[in-house]
Amino acid sequence: MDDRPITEQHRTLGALLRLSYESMQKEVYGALAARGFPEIRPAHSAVFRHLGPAGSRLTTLAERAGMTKQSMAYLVEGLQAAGHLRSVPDSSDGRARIVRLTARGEAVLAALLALSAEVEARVAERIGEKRAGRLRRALELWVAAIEGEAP
Amino acid sequence: MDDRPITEQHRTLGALLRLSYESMQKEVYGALAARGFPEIRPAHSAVFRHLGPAGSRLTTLAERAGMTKQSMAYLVEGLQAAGHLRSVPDSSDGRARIVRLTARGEAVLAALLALSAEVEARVAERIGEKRAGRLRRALELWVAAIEGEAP
DNA sequence: TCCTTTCGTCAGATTAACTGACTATATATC
DNA sequence: GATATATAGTCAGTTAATCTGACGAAAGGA
Repeated sequence: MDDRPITEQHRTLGALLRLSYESMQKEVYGALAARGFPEIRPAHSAVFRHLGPAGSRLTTLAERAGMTKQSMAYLVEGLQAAGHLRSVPDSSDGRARIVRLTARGEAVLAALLALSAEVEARVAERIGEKRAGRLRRALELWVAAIEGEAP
Repeated sequence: MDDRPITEQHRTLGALLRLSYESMQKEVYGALAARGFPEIRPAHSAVFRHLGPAGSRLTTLAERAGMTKQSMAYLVEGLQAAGHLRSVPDSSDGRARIVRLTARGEAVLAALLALSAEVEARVAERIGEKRAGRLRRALELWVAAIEGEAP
């Protein structure tokens, strides 16, 4: 077929980010499934990323993750049903509940962080230690600029 | 509240990629809406990215985008209804149709490429020309490695 | 000609988000 | 202290973007 895509050599920065992000996600969640947590999906990271060490309220989680309470409740519900979270009443506020990690949930968080570091190390192997370091620092700068604009 | 997230200083590479990718996407599709194409959503890029200049078959598009024919058909349907695509019978195969861009579709593709370049230039302003160049090259290397592994 | 593969569609399910409306509890104001 | 307003979480319903399975029609090979 002589029907090559139009955007053949035109790889936008967005496309590069998407491809690398998706590959990383695939590796991390694939490995997590292999380690015994096949029920954890990428969307769940919104919960793990934003939970405080002593647990957090649903509303707080939703706010941090930039999503609605309802959407966060849906994610928490799934993780709770799978035994990664438990939720206890907030003694200081009768309306609220505190969501916190179970032991199994702690294991998932630890595995997620470990696997991310592993994948990052594998990237460094592939493109070079130095370049990988600069890649990370460039992204950190960029993200800081984004967060400075829209806090 | 002394309930900061666990992953506070632990920004994984995946998180950095996600944040920058999402910010870029938001800028590009926001600007695209402002330019008169509010109906174009990020998922549609799977179509624009993979269409050949003379149009392509649905099956080809799906294969290139790494999704099912049904999913691609759903995206194409929306773009067709909005007048960005038309589909004509494939003269060489009675089962197939060729999907191609209308003038309006060409305008969207051009705008997408232009806006991506604009955002990339804005990133260079924020983090420095040199660093942005290295960022792009590091990502290109990484993506090449990914594609070398799983072709 | 007959068998198998391929192209696209129909039908239905799932995931991950959304909006709007609501209850119960807290907090602030008079 | 009574009343008004704000906040925490839930219920119900919707949408977008994927998936799987089953299928009819056309093409291609033996």
